[in-house]
Amino acid sequence: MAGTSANERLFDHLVRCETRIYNALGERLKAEHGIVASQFEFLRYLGQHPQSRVADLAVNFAIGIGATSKGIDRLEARGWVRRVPNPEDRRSSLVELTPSGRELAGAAEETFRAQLEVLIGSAVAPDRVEAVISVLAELRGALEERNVGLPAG
Amino acid sequence: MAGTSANERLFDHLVRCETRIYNALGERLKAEHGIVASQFEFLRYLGQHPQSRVADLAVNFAIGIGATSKGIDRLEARGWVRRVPNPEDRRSSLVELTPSGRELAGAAEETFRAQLEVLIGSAVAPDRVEAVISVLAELRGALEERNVGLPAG
DNA sequence: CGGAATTATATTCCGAGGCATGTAGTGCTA
DNA sequence: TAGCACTACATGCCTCGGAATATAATTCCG
Repeated sequence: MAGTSANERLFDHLVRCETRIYNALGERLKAEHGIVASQFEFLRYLGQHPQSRVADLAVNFAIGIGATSKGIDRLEARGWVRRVPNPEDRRSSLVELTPSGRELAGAAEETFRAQLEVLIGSAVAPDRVEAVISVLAELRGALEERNVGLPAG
Repeated sequence: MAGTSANERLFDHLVRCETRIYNALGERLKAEHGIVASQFEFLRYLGQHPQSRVADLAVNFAIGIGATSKGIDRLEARGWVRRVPNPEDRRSSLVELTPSGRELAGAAEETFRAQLEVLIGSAVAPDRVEAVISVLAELRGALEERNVGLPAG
C-alpha cells in the first residue's frame, strides 16, 4: 500500500504472526494434551510464578479479572490448579499448580518448545530473532509501564 | 527465567504486545467510531482489496470461514459493506464497501494511525521499528506459505 | 470502634469466533 | 450428460472473553 506507515506495517505483521502462531500452537496443545493455548499459558505462568493471585494473572495477560477467574475455575475443575487461602488478605486466594498440573505443564512445555522451533526457528535466523526480542521487549515494557490495553472488567 | 529459549521469549513478547496494542486500539475505535478492532480490520482490508470473497478475508486474518461470514453479516447489517453476486462463481459473493463504509473506514484509519503513533512511535525508535518489520515480514511469509495456523471451519 | 470508600474476586449477561453441519453451485468423468 | 466428489458459503451450537454488577474483606477517618 502506498500510504502505509511503518507503524501500520508493524501492526499488521505483529497481529498476523501472533494469530497464526497462537492458532498453530493451540492445535498441537489441544491434540497432544487436551488443553487450549490460553490454558497452557496459565499453567506455564503458575509454574514460573507460584502463589499468584487472580489479579496478577489478569495483568500479565492483559485480560479481564472475570475472564481470569473463570479460566482458573476451569483449570481447577480439571484438577490442575487449586486456590489456597491468602493468609495476608482473605478477599483473595493464591493460585498454585497441583502435582498433576505441574506434570501437565512440563509435558506441554516440551510440545510448546518443539512447535515454536518448527514455526520460528526454522524460518528466522537466530540473530534476527534476538533483534526482534530486543525491540519487542522495549515496546512491551513501555506498554506495561503505562498500563496500556488492560481490559475494564 | 533460566531455561527460557529465544523462541519462547519472542513468543511471550509477541503475544503480550499484540494483546495490549489490539486492546488499546479497540478501546479507541469503539469510543470514537462504535466499531471493534476486528471490524476495523475488515473495513480496512476491503478498502485495500475491493471485490474480496469471504474466503479471502478468512485466509488473510487466519480466522474461520464461519466467523468471517458472520462478521460480514454484522457489517452488512449496519450498512457498511454489501455482498454483490460473483459473476464467475455463483456460490460466492464479492464483498465491497458501501459509500458510508468507505467514509467510516477513512475516519477510523485516522484514529488508528494516531493511536499507533502513541503506542509504538513514542516508545520505539524508527530504525528499530524497521528492524522488527523486516523480521516479522519474513516470519509471516513463512507462516503463510506453509498455511500455518488456519482454523478448521 | 463504626461506618464509608475501596479492593479482590466471583457472577451474570452478551458479543465473537471455532467447529460441525447443511446447501447450493461447480467440475470432472464415465 | 448423469452422477459424484468438491468447493464456497451460511447456520447452529458451544466456549471464551468483555463489561457490568454483586459480594465479601480491608482500609481509612473521624
